[in-house]
Formats: sequence, structure tokens, C-alpha cells
Amino acid sequence: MSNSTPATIEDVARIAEVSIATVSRAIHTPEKVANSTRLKVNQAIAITGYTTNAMARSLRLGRSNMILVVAPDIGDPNFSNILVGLENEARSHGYGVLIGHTQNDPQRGLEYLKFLNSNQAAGLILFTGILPFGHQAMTARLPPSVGVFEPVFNGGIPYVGVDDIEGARKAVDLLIAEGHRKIAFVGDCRTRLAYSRRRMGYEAGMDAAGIGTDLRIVLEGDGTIESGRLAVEQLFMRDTLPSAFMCVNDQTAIGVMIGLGARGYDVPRDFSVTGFDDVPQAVFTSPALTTIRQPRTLIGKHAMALLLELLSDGRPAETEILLRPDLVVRNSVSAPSRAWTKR
Amino acid sequence: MSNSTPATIEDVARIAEVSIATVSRAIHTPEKVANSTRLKVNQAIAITGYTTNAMARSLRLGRSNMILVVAPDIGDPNFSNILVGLENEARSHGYGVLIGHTQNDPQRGLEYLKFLNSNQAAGLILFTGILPFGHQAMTARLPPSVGVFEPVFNGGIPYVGVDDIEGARKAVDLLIAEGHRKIAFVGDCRTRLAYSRRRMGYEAGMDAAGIGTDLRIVLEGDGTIESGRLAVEQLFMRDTLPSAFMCVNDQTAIGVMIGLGARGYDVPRDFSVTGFDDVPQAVFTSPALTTIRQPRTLIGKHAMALLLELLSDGRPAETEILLRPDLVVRNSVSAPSRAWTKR
DNA sequence: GGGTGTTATGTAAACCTTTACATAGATCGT
DNA sequence: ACGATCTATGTAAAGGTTTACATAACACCC
Repeated sequence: MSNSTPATIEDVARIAEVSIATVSRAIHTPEKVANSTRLKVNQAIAITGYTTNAMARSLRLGRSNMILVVAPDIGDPNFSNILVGLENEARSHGYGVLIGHTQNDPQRGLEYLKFLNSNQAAGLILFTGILPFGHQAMTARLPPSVGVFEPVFNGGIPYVGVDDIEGARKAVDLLIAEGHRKIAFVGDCRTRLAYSRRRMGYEAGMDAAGIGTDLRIVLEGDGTIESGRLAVEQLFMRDTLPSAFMCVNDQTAIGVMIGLGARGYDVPRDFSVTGFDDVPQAVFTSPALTTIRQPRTLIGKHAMALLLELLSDGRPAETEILLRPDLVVRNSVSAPSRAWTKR
Repeated sequence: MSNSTPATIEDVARIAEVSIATVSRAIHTPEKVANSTRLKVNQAIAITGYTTNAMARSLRLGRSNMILVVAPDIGDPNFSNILVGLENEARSHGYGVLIGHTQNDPQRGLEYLKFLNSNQAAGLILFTGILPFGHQAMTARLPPSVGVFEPVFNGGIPYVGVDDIEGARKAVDLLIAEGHRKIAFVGDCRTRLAYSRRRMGYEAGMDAAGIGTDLRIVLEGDGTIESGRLAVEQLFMRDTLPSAFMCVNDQTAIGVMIGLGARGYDVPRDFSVTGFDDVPQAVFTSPALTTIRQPRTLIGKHAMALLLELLSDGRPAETEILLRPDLVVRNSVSAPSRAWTKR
């Protein structure tokens, strides 16, 4: 029963007493084969335990059934949930998911390009927000691709993600509703499209409330904890303090809370803080972080569905699918402290 | 330069004015080809931008250059760091890493078995602690495999992980050194080998200190936050309270701290708590969790190295590689409270 | 100078599948 | 009843690679 070498289509054909072509047809286009024959083939498959050799199939078809997922950092708390969505959707369509991380190393990017060139992946999901492959000359050979988590700015590939503008808007609106007027934005960053959009949402909210943007309390940042801590330091140096910090992501918010804690302030009594992403840790910070949730599994699902569509249709359907962000209220926001309302 | 169809070995051969066999040899066994020829071939490769078609290669060789990694849950905070180690090591040897998650669904397991049978992966890394493929009959066709994170109990495959016994021992020893005598063990679980070992370390430590094990404060658990919370409830019901909780993992410890917090107790003033794993969240709990660190990236690296060795040698080298766990002291442990020292 | 090695290269088969084309048998319309 | 059409199946080529075997060139030794 369990030979050392796996059964081939020929073994099945021999047992079913048909040709290998018929076996192949019985599997892939069953309507083209007589009922009686199909039955014999299915029995033979059951007997041999035959599984199509994916290598041979891919070789013949000129494309594989693997999707390459390239992320800058597998450990990113946002990553795994999106991946689950991607993986489920892919597998239910007979595709496998392959994972690579670039660690922001361009050399790594080239390796993946080679990988794609050698036909090992039929499609590409990009978390990096940038085509990680040096010269655009290569672009010609890129398989169908979909950006996720971060829009890809140097190549017109479709994107699936959360509506950053709307999400940011929800955060500012909450702070404004609580009575805040001086709201800092931490994590301004021109190169990251998602962050730019969040800032746009921030500005829209401030404008809508008739407050407008005070550039002295818009701080640069790269989304790391450290950048949040640094921003707090800068503000205390400049002595232009807000009553609330709207942060471009949860990591930054954690950094801000650490910075404020280090200076002896209490969140939310002295300052309110919001994040963005709702990473798992956001529940465990103290206080638990009020933030904007990304529907990560859903993003993964949609992104993969779009990619698979591209793979069969050829032409790009939508260029951008934006999902609805949800406000998650926890304990890091309250009304501004007395000290601030007086100003 | 960038044709629509990728260059094949024949294109290279034509340009280099040699046969395809020579090209293949120039790539894989360069010492068997004359210097002058090798030069010509390399130039031709550079001109064409040739990359070996991995499908054809795998088909011919009867094995792929992919390693399948099967985890119960990609989102597990322990997972990503081990994966980084696995991935780096694999890639530096020309292998790619493929990720699957079973979500503890046996159906899923079967899909992966099919996947392996169809030659799409040369080796298997198992996070699940169990061969996820129904009947052991199949075992015959399993490719070289290595267990990681959790020893595989139903198949004699090599294992790479942390020394759970020693790690647990470090945790008890710390608690004992702080003066604790009544130390609960939370997360007893017969089916999970790693947890059993941690309990063994716990018992060894208690015995060495002449305290011994009090079964009334050894509680079952499955490593979830909820199981930790529940354990606290049980102890308060039974009214047999320890002064410290040694938890089988960080999640459990978080649950314990939540449970204690809910009853109005302060950690570490009223009770000390230790975890195991040092997941990223452990820094952000309040108080920050004292725990045992698993060298995750290193585990991944060693596991993959072992697997690749198996792949080339054939025979299993070591059956178990245990790495050193490190004690990470944070703020969840202190001397027992007055109330307890008096007992 | 002819047998013996050695070295470098070429020829062709094999890996397993899918599918265009060919074939043969059945069905149908008149 | 006969050509036309349709349906089910088979034959064989193709996809790109690796490698056993064959060949050819060359050096070497007695």
C-alpha cells in the first residue's frame, strides 16, 4: 500500500484500464469523461492514493500554485492576522502561501525576484509598501501582485487595506468630542502612504471642528516605540504641550505612554492617547489603549481574493479596496485635565 | 533584455556555444568544466538573466527546495521569532519556507499531507507537537521532519527547543530564593510534553529545597489566558492559597495576574507570579512579567540546520537539541507578603 | 605507436503532467 | 442507409532540467 515511491498518473491509468489522458481529464474536467469511466478512475485513485505531482503540473502549465508573501518583518504584530486571512483564502482555492521577509535588506529583495523569475510563485502579496526589487526594469516580469497593509507607492499595483483617513478621523473626532482642542499628531512620515493618509484624516477632523492644524504639535515618527517616546521629549523641550496625543499606530502610542510615564504623568488623567491598528498588546498596556481596529483577517481575505481574480482574469479589477476601521474604546482617553481646559 | 518569457538553459547554451549539459554542469559542478567554458557560460547567464526553473529542477530531482512549516496558530507570539530563525537558515541554503497552520483542524492536517505527498516540500518543521495526519499508516511517506517548540509525542522525530526542565527550575529557584514556600504550579497538562517538562523542573526545584510538591496547589491548564484566570478562581474557592504562582507560560501568567487583579490583589505585593517564554507582551503587562526566555530565533536556526542535515545525510543526527533558557527578571516577583511569611 | 587513462563535452532519456490532435464509435436527420 | 455531428478516449509532444553513458581529444608510458 505505501510504496516508497508515490503513485503516478500512470499507475492510476493502469489500474483503471484507461489512458493517462483520461485520468487527467477525469480529475480536471470530469464532465468530459463518461460516468462509468470516471468511477473506475476514482476507484483507482483511491487504491493508489494518488496525488498530482505539483512540480510536473506547474512545469507543464508554466505557472505554480504558490503565492509569495513578502513582508518587511514577520514579527510585526499586524502581520500574523492578515496572514491568516491570506492563507485561508489561498488554500481554499488550491493555492499555497509562501513567506519571505526582507528585513529591509535590498539584497533580500533580489533573492525573491529570482525566486519569482524561476516560476516558483504565481502571484505576489506585498506588505512592504515598496517594490523591493532594485531597478524598475525588472518590473516587466513581475507576476500579478497586490499590496496590503501599506499601499505600494512605486508601482501601480492594487491595494487592500483599511480606510486610514476614516480611521484617523474617528480617532480625532473622539478626542474632540471629549473636549480636546490641542491634539498632537505623532508619526508624520512622508514616505509611508498609510501614515500620510492617517495624517490627512487628522487634519480633516481638526478642520471640521474649526481648530485647524498647529504644525508645532505635528511630530515626525517612523512608527516605532522609540519614535513615540522621542516625540514626547521634543514637546516637553519646546514647551508646547497638547492635551492629547493622536498616534499614527499603537507602537508609537506605547512609546508616548512610556515617555509620559517617565515624566511622572498619568494617562488618561493628564494626557489622552490614541493609537491605530489595535495590535494584541493594546489590551495589556496600562491603561489599555483606545485605538482604531484594522480588520486584519478580512484584509488578508480580500487581498488574496483579489489576487486570485487577477490571476485568472488578467486585468486588474479594483485598484483599491478600503475596509471600514472600527473605534475601540479602552482607557487611554478621557476629558482634558483641568490644567488644560483653563488654557 | 526583458523578454516576455524567461530564459531557459537552452538560450544560455546557444549563446555560450555549448550544450545544455555543459551549462548545467557549469552551474552545479563547476570543477568538472574547463575554465574557458565556464567563463563563456557565466557570461551567457549574465546576458540572458537566466534563472533555473525550479519546477523543472524539482521534477527531475524528485524533491523540491521548499520546507513546510506547520503551526497550530500563526498568531502565537512565540511563532514569529522562531520562524525568522527558520527562514534565515533555510534561505541561506537555497531553501524556501512554506507556512501552514492547522488551527487544530485534522482536515487541515490531511491537506498538508497531500501537499507533502505531491512532492512540494522536501522537509517538515512541526510546531504542533503532534503529527497532524490521522492514521500512522501515512507515516511511511513523511519526509525528514523536525519538531520545534513542542516535542512531537507520537512519532520519533528529532526535536529542537529550550530546556524546559532547566528553565522551570530557574523560575522556582528564584521564587524559593525570594523566600516563597507555597508555590503553585499553574498549567499542568499531560498531553503537552513541554508543559510536562516544566512541571518536572518545578518538582525538582521544590524537592531540592526540601519543600516537596503539594498537589492541592498544582492546577491544570492549557496555556491560555483564561486557564490562568480560572486557576486563581479555583484556588480561592478551595481556600488553599499559595504565595506565588509559577505559570507554565506567559499567557497563563497574564491570566493569573488578571484573576488576582479582579479580586483586588496587587502583584507582586500580595502574590508573586512567573511566566515562561518571554513573549513580547511580557514587557507591557503591569507589573512587567518576570519570566524565562526562550532563545526563539536560535531555536529556529538550529531546527532548520538539523533538518537540512537530515535532508542531505539521511540519518537523524541528534534526537534532541536543548538550548539554554534565561531568567528575565522584571517586576512580578518579590518576597512573600507579611501575611504569608507568618503562616 | 598502440594500449590506457584522464578530461571535457555532447547526446538522449527520464522526471510527470496536460492537451492539441487523431480516432473510433454512436447518434441523428433526412 | 448514409453522410454529418457529436462524444469518449487514446497518442504523442511539450515543458526545462539533470545525468548516465558515449564520444572525442589528448597525454602518457613502455
